Amino acid sequence: MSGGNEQHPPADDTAAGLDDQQTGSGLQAERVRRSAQVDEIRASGAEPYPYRFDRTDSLAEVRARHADLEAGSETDDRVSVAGRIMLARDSGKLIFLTIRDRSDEIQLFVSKAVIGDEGFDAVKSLDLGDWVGVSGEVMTTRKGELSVRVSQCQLLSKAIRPLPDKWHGLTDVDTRFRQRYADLIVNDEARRHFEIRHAMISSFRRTLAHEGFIEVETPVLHVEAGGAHARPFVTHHNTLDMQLYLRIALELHLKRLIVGGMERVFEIGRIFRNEGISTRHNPEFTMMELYQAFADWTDVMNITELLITNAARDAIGTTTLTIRGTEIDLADPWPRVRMIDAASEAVGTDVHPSMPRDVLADIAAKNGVKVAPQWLPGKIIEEIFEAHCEAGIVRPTFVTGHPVDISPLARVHRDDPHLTERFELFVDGRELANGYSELNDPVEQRARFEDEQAAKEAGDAERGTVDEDYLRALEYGMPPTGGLGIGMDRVAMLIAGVDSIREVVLFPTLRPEVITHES
RNA sequence: CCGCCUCUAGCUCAAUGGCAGAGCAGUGGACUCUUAAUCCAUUGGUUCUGGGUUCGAAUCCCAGGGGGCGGACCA
Repeated sequence: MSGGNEQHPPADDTAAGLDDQQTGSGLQAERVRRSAQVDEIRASGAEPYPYRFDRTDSLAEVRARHADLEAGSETDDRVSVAGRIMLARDSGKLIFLTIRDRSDEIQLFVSKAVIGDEGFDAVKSLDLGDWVGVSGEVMTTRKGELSVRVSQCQLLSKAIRPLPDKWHGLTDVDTRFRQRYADLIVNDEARRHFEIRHAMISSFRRTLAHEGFIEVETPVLHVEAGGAHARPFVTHHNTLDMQLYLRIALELHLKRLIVGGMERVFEIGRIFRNEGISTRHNPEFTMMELYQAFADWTDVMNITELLITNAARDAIGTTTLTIRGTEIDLADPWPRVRMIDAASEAVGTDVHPSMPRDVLADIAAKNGVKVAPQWLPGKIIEEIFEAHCEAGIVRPTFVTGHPVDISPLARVHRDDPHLTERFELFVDGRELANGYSELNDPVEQRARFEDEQAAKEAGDAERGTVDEDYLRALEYGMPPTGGLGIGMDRVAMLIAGVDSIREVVLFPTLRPEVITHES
């Protein structure tokens, strides 16, 4: 198909093999053609993959500097800019290229009279997707399009594989997630989601720094996977010849630091839970946890509102969101409702963890909630809440006062021995955050751990164990402390306005793909 | 793990039992002000895989695979 290919056959290809490639699918023919072009460029003494390029301005900087340039203007502002070729319009001895860098897009005005015959031919042979660096003066066309009049053009990287559809982008979600690089090239919306995610996380860091928190890093490899109820990933350390777990929470290490006197700490880190994958769950996800000495759960609720409201303002410039057709303003106070009250309302009769287990199990069963025999009263109430209340919560709402038996690290409520000073934040039916007044009594903590371990030994794989080192830390004395965990991916979903966690995780967990050199 | 939906050219999509097509991308040609440029011509197919029904299957059936949604699971 391409004459150039005959001049530069790949060294180990037979003529028959070459024919196969050329008469094969469009993709293979295209890769062969572009690879041949790389050979031609090298043969001409040029470099298809040079080491660096001196750029004077980002495209946004050029655009900002000449925002008011009238149609048909010329300037003596000579710039060197770089980007990927996204569009090309060839009108004979004049070629218009649209290039894009991370900041913006701009048009390149390539005139044969300016760049010369040789340079013009080189530009003509460029493909969509190639990276180029150009130098020239800033100008506007007769129609007013800001452009760079190219006097020099250098190929920075030759693309061998064609871009997806220039107008429709990629729509196949599998391809979008497997080939995120291609998704990011062609889908503006995908890029926007990750810009929002970045802005949100840096907003969190700013708010926390302003509130006097310091950022720390704690181990990912745990001897015991504690701090939450979840099944862990298991791994093995060869030299120590021991089983290790990937962390399922940040909590227990961070609270050790409160014992150590650090007073206000936070960590933004990846945690791993060996559970199902859904629009709300990815096996690895990002959690922010903070712990504040001398504070309790009410302080932590306040900082939760502050963090998320600031993040929305910083990431999208507003605190107003539309969720399932309802407009809500994050700046409005967030309602607080006790879990037992919500559950009671849902089933039409009062429930409380002080009630006999059998009575609660009965109420649950009558309301379509399956009850496992080992569940304690609090667990049954939580299940009623999850089955009947959770999905209906749209606006940000603190659900408070979780029963003691489902909250092994939270402090007992000062007004009710069956409840804890704990809250979870729900928005749009999803749990976004979880916090409490931290249990700091080492004797009570040991008893709670022992209950957990008993439940685990009775067959509940997600329950915890007795963490002796953590108990030893508590014995040194942990000040009164408020703690918080926020699911960062879900906050990003909320602020970006998307329904799938995969839209805010760059490389979501997928089944492995069979990929070959030819595909 | 269960239910429903889906898989056609590199990309976006048609073809509902009767010759596998279009747009974009690519290739060749025209054009010095285009804007998803336009115009002329043109290459490109394991219709996810395997089996079955049928004179005939992208289309119907069965099995398998990938993916999506929902459920289950999941503080």
